[in-house]
Amino acid sequence: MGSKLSGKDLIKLGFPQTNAINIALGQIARYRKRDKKERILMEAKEVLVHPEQFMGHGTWGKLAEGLIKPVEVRMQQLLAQRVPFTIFGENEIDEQAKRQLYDALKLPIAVQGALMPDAHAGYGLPIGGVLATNNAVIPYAVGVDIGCRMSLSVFDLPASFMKGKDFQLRNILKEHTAFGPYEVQKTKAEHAVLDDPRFRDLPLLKSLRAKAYKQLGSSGSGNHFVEFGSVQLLADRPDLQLGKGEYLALLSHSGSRGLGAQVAKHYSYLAQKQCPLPKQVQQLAWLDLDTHDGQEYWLAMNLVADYAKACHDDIHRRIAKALGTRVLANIENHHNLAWKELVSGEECIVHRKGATPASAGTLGIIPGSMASPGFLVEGKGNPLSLQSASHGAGRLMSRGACKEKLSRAAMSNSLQEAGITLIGGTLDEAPMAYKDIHKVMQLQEELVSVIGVFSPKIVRMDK
DNA sequence: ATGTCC
Repeated sequence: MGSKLSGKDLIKLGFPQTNAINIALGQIARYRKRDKKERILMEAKEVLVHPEQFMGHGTWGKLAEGLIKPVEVRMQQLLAQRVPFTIFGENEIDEQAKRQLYDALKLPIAVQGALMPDAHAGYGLPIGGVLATNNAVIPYAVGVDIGCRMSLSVFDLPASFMKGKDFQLRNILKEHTAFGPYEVQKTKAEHAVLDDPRFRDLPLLKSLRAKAYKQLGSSGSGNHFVEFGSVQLLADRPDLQLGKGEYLALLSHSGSRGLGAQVAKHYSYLAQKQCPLPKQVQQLAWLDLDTHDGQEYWLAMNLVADYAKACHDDIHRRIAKALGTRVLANIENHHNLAWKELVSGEECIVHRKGATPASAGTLGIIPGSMASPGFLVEGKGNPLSLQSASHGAGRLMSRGACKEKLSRAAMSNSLQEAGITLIGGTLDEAPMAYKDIHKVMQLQEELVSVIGVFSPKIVRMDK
């Protein structure tokens, strides 16, 4: 039996002793644990002789890059001036969130930024932050829950369908959704996303595929939910083939579960290792898109985004089937992701971390709280927000403050007053913990127009 | 957000 693969083994083969090679070795040792050392070293020898043939390779690409064009690791300096930015609803946003944006605006890769009216402090970029960069992606400006998104299905049933069916609808939610860190859908679902070649080609994704399969169609915890309610369309929508009126609808909010969390963790680690920054902005470390890791993050991030969509689609499919009806229209959007978009005519990487894409004519959903309406919106394409809007009402009380100041009884009262049935839910998510969504919508009238209103009725959350 | 340490 061969001993554990070490850096010395590669040096003996003739690999140079560099930072890039060390990081690459760490990755290989991690994903080829089951392989014999001799086998790995034989492959490594090939890479050493013909590195160009291994560029972009899942396992050996980083090592090949380390030989041909290693990532330059050097302390990055912040700019003296911030790049342009706009804050929407400045008076409603805490100072820490603003400071975090100001820091991000001084990154040498920054192009333009914005803060949405629901912004609050987070890791790296604040939640509700939008940042355009030049050919670089910041894992912590996408967020830990990569691909977190909204999905709204309008059913072929009137809103009045809910009358007197509280018990039946509650059971459908309990039966066909899965919440919390461990709960999964009872019956397995197949989905094309699991056959995606990226799950095979990237060693990290390969190692996470089994878990992704298990968690498909689950919702997770925190502020995630699946809820029945009525949606009121304010005008005829030929684009959705829907007439003005009220319909039964299902609204869901969730992300990419363990898959996205692991991907975020992995590439944040690599970014911070290879992109040293002043301490207060270290979490804003980026990956150059012309590097192996940058390319790989982009592939992984987009696969994870597709997976998050697949989770919503699975939930909606199950519930439509349980209701015995069909979906007339679906509106959906990611709100934790990065996109390649034109900013003042130049292609940039636009990170939206808790922000709804709002280019002209793009539809999206901005939820309120469990007891207040969510809004179907159409983007106005405002360049000042980098074509974005808020992703919700935003927190008014911290999670700690909720535990201290709120009670389960007070929450139940407010839910009863609003006529909401809640399954699960914690004090963190109490209606009083959130800002007034109507006010937040007012603060972004230049960003989106409202085309419909969703009123929650039966809400399921974790716990 | 996440079996809450790469």
